[in-house]
Amino acid sequence: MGRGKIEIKRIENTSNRQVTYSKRKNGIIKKAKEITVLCDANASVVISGSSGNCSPKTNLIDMLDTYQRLSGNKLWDAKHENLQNEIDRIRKENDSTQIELRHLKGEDLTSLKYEELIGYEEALENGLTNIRERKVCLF
Amino acid sequence: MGRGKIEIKRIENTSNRQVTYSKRKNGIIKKAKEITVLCDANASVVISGSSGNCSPKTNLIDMLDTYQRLSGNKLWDAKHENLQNEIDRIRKENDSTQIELRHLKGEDLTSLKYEELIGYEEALENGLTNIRERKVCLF
DNA sequence: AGGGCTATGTATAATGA
DNA sequence: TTCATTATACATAGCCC
Repeated sequence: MGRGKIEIKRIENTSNRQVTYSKRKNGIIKKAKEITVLCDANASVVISGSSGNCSPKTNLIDMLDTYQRLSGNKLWDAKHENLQNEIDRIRKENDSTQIELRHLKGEDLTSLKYEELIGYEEALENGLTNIRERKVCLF
Repeated sequence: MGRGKIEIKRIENTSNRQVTYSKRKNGIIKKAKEITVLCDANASVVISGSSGNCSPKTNLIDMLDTYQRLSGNKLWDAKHENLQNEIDRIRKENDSTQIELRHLKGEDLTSLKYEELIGYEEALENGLTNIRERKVCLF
């Protein structure tokens, strides 16, 4: 490449190696940005040289999430997985609470059986009784 | 590049975009491998296209550890923190839904003001009306 | 180190099968 | 579609600051 062809093996001369590292790193990052724009893709490049220099990354976390989801590879350790499970659990709990709430408000009733309707009716009557008693107290 | 110059913006034609994605992805991965060998560096490229295709990575975790150590950026901790924040957010949401639900059931009313009681009373009456209408349909 | 400069090797856009 | 092919644009090795 350039003024002379090189073969792909470790560049022994330290300063040449560092110069090449720097140039090629920029090249790769540029290409990554390009494919991101051109192809509507996510691209993350993480390069760390022996010099300790390394490329920054903006949205790496999101990218890695996507990567995991698509590839099925697990990058995070058990702790993260537990947190994720906890999130899923709470979300589910939240959903069912929301549904119950909507039913009590008289929404989305078509999926309910007659017995369930009776249950909600009783709950509502109880609630109404309690609320009215409380109103009297405050009045 | 190639037969004609292109400007770096989203390729609208889908098949062209996919072809370009595939070619450039390979190009980037090749470059990454080269810099690894030439410069004694670690390089990891994670690319995911809208097609759901994504580049495999062998030692990504090790790489990311190195990256974190060298850059001082905390990927794992940041991820951890994000998940924890998400959990807190959902928990809070869940709590308020639960409280509303208890109020509708006529529980924990002592903290409510008169106006709030009126609001719940109306909601309950509406709910009851809807439930009873629905019961008639199913009967 | 880091930036500019070519000559040259590569990557790749367009094309065709 | 996914492959070859090929002309062209781009990246970069070796220099010089």
